[in-house]
Amino acid sequence: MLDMDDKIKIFKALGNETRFKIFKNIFTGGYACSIDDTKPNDDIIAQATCVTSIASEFDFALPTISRHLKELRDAKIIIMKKNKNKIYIEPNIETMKEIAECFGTLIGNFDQGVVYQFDNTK
Amino acid sequence: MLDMDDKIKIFKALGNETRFKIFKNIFTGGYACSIDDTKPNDDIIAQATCVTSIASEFDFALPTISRHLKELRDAKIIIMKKNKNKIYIEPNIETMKEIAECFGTLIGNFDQGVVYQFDNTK
DNA sequence: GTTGTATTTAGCTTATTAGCTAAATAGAAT
DNA sequence: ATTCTATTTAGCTAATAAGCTAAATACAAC
Repeated sequence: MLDMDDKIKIFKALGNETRFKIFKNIFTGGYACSIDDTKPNDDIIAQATCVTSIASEFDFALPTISRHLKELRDAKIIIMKKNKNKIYIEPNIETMKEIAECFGTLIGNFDQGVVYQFDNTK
Repeated sequence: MLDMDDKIKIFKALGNETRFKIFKNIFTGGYACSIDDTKPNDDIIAQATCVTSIASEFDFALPTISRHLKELRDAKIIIMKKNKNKIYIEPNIETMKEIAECFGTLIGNFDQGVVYQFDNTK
């Protein structure tokens, strides 16, 4: 359950051009989703993404992308899983579902002429 | 239709604690929605909100709140309408509908196992 | 144990942002 | 015209953020 501070962190993370593009890159199928937990012994699929492969899509230094990924992780937008000496990255769909629900509720309430509602934490 | 830069601007606007609280304040029924365009000759309703009344809810100087409102307006999150020497503020529901749709599509695609999709502009 | 690959941390610089006060503008009311 | 109310603009300071390079850490492979 995301509280107000979580939501602010999510918006802050997405409110930067570089991070938004990384988010888009991870969420829009540029790669297959990294690790399949149901088959832990399978090889990592070829197009699974890691920090270096994401960084290669951008004109910024690797540590810069690493920091942005950390911020996306701290905002619970992505999940990073270490496997051997690589870190695989996947979308955090639970968070996106919660945010989608917030906006959905906001609009749903409006359409019913009910009091607006977006964040009822705190 | 919001393009990528519009979306980034929206997230940046909501990714600040003060602006998020203003947004919440405006959208969650703290006030009735300001001007009813269908009845242009009616008096402004008593609880309609203006810059000063929003500022009074916060511990920041008025110009600070004014700037934050400008940023929310630039991001198309709120609408500001001048009437006499006051400015009335209301939620920009069109924008919220578009953002809600973006997240809805993202989640819908995921649930179908389809490629993720959030922003297809640019 | 040395080398190579992947990633993060530290420390720095520059740009941006958020707050403030004081002054300016706009319009209403006297 | 002067005054009052509402709001914005200007100009400042301090804090935060985004980029960089260099160094550190983690682990694999040889």
